[in-house]
Parts: sequence; structure tokens; C-alpha cells
Amino acid sequence: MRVKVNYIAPMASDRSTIPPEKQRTYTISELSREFDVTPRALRFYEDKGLLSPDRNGQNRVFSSRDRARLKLVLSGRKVGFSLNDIREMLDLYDLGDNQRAQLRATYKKHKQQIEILNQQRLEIDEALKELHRGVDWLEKKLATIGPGKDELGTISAYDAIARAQLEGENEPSSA
Amino acid sequence: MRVKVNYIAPMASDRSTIPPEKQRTYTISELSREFDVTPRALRFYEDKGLLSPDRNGQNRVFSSRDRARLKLVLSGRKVGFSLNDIREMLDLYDLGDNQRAQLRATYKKHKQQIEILNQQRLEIDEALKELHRGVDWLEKKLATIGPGKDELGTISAYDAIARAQLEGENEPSSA
DNA sequence: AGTTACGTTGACGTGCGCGTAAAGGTGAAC
DNA sequence: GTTCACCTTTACGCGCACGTCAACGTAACT
Repeated sequence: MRVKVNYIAPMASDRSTIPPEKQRTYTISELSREFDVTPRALRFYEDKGLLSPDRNGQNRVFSSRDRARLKLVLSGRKVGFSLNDIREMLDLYDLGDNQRAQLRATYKKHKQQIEILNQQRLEIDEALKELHRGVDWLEKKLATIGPGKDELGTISAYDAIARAQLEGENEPSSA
Repeated sequence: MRVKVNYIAPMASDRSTIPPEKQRTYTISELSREFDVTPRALRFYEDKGLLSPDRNGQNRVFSSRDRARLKLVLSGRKVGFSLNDIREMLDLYDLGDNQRAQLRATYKKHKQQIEILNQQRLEIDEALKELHRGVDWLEKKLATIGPGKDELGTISAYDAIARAQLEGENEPSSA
């Protein structure tokens, strides 16, 4: 069994001096380990225009700028932005002109996302209400059917619930 | 221009007497109109085993049982159950045996779905917190940059945010 | 006969964020 | 020289719930 004897990533090691930290470069696996994403994801992000690493031969070389962008991507994902949303915001920054317009566009996106999430929260709350009603209904049914022997008259649960549904009486929240 | 002169759906009209309401049948468009779903959806539900309409020739004939099941399907969807979940619950009912086991299985699914939605709510709340932090940060930046002419030294918003990110100071919630 | 209003069965497309082979290249270590 | 350990590109797969043609049949009304 071979132990990993100070293996140095090929691309990360061909610089003998450690630059002033601002020009550091990263291999794909370095970044994927640091941020706990798969290399596949990073390649995907590049494909979608979120990252644009240089190449050393055929190997990707990520700059600290890429690293910063990746941070932005990941925190964007965490709050529910789509990769498209994120790319749009990132693209704005890269244009580099009209500071305030860029910030305000991003500001707007944030507000919109807040709206979206608030809406989703409302929908979830609605669903939870219904589910609780369903649970109550099921508990009652389980109680009335009682803990006795099953099969009392071949009335199927489906029929019972279907009738309840049809007549609009405290029907269960769902199937 | 032809006005719709009491158009009667072909399959719904070839019965001269209106049956005791329990044996009524429905065409695909009748059901789709009543519940505001597309015919395509109903065919899809059949394909997935959620409905099983009879045929008159090649035309689907939905029974009141199908209608009841459709109700269950739609209310299931509303609370976030997948069609697979719904099918499983429906299948249990159709087995027709062991009342309590069926009800308890459905009960369990409900509880699980409640858990899932509660979890999603937490995640949304987390995201909202971050987004609000981001909004605050953006507002501050917009304020400090001030309402003057833009472009003060070619520092791009990206650089500003990236620096904030890198140094962990009240960084924005995302891109 | 023509038009209208329905119905049918395939079968591929969509959006999202990657996963998962397939098939190979490169350089360092043993 | 062979085996790691890592890298590459190409490209299809997936889960979900249908949408969207295509190409056609049928019944009813004008």
C-alpha cells in the first residue's frame, strides 16, 4: 500500500515561490476539496460561464479571482438563486461600468428572490395546514375503526375517503 | 361565427337517462374542465397508474371512482406529494385488505411529508436571513458610494464584494 | 361536403444541476 | 515500465410533471 507521500498537485507545484497570496492558483481538486463540491460541478460552472479558469496545457488553472467567484456562486446557490441568476449578476460585475447600476440590479434580484421565498413559505404553510387536517382525519378514522379486528364489512379505506371527499365533510388533506 | 349551441359531449350523451349519479361517467374534457387540468395530465395520470378509465372504442370513459381518485391526486399534489407517493397510497387502498395497515401507511406518509415541509421551511428561513443580510450590505454600499457620479477609481463592484467575501467582513448573502 | 370540436397514440422537448460512464492523457513514485 | 493519482473531453442519463407537436379518427352540425 502506497501512502500519500506529500503528493503535490502537478499544477500547484510548478511554482517554486509562493506568490503574494493574491496570485495564487488552484487546481480543480484543490478548489473542489476546499468548498466540498465535485470537480464535475466546477467544470459545469465553467461551461455555464460562471468561472473562467486559465489553462496550463489542458489542465485548468483557477485564479484567486475564480476562487472568489466560486464563493459567490456557492452562496448564491444557498439562497436559492439559479445558476442563470448568478451568472447574470456576475456578468454585470465583469462589465465593470456603471457601479450603481450593477449594485442596484443585484439589489433588485435579491428583493425578487426574497419575494419568491416568501411566497414559497406561504405555500408550504398552506400545505402544512392541509396535511395536519389530513392527519387529524386519519387519526379519527383509526380511532373509530377501533383497535379491533379489521375488515368490517368490506368497506375499503378508499371508499371511505372517497365518500368523505365527495361530500366535502372534513376530508383528508390528500390521498 | 358559430356559437356553441348546447354542444353535448359525445360520450356523455349516448346515455339517454341520467343514472343515479353514482354511475355517471365523464369524458376526458369534462374532467379536465371541472378540475382545471389538461387532458394531457389525465392521460399522464393513467399512464402512471393513478387512474384507470374504461374505454368506449378508443375513447376514455372515466367513472365517478376515477373522479374521486383524481380529487385525491390533486389534493395530494397540492400538499407536495409526488405522483409516486400518491400512487403508492392509492394502490394500498385498492388492495382492500387490512384497513388499519392502509390507514397507518398513509398516516405515516403524511407525517413524513410534514417533516419534509418543515425542513424546507427552515431552509427557506435560513436563505431569507442571508438574503436580508445581503440586502443590508448592498444598501450600505449604495449609500457609501453615494449618489454622485459613478466610477470612482475603477474599483469594480465585483472587486469590492470579492474583497469583502475574502476577508469575511459582512459579506453579501450571495453574488 | 366541409367545418368544428372533440378524441386518440406515440414520441420527443423542457428546465435544472449536475452524475456517471467512456476513453484517454500526464507526470511522479516504486 | 507499470501503477497511482490526478487530469481531460464527449456525451448520455436522471428525476418530475407534464407541454408540445405530429398525424390521424369520429361524431355532429351547417
